[in-house]
Amino acid sequence: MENKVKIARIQVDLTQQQLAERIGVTRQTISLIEKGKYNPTLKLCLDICYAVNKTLDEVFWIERKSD
Amino acid sequence: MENKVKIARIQVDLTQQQLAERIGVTRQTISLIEKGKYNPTLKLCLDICYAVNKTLDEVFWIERKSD
DNA sequence: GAATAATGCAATATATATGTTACGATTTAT
DNA sequence: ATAAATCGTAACATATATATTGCATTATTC
Repeated sequence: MENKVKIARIQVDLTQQQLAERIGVTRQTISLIEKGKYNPTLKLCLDICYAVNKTLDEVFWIERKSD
Repeated sequence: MENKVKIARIQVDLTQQQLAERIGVTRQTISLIEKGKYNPTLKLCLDICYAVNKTLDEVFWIERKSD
């Protein structure tokens, strides 16, 4: 589950801890999402987007593989 | 958790059952997502987008309420 | 290079997304 | 009007997202 959370987070100059606090989630959750080891819920994706000033497509969109 | 799944699904002429089968999920899950009663995972959101030929922003983006 | 901050990660616990089954309601076709 | 298809929803079971705690590793700063 690759994504651009880490890039976006660094662009707005936030640590995992700071981002987690703003969203109301733990640092571990942010860490695992950035490492692609979690499949986050839509609400959490939206909260992340709001915090980094980007849209879902910009942070989480993945082109369909086959066809 | 409002979204445009129902509109997008009807645009590509699929029933809840057909969409569910293509995605590999149950009809109930699609129903509850359309009614805004579920907070789907990112992977499921992506699978829905692929099935209806739209992007995350087109189907699931919600403007942040209070900036 | 030592101190501190930031991050990765593992084990266990809890909350919740999703599955299963079933039935009633609504829509569509005959 | 009846039959069939589609959809809404409830109860319970299961899978998994997230929390909690703790410690190890890497980066930063002095």
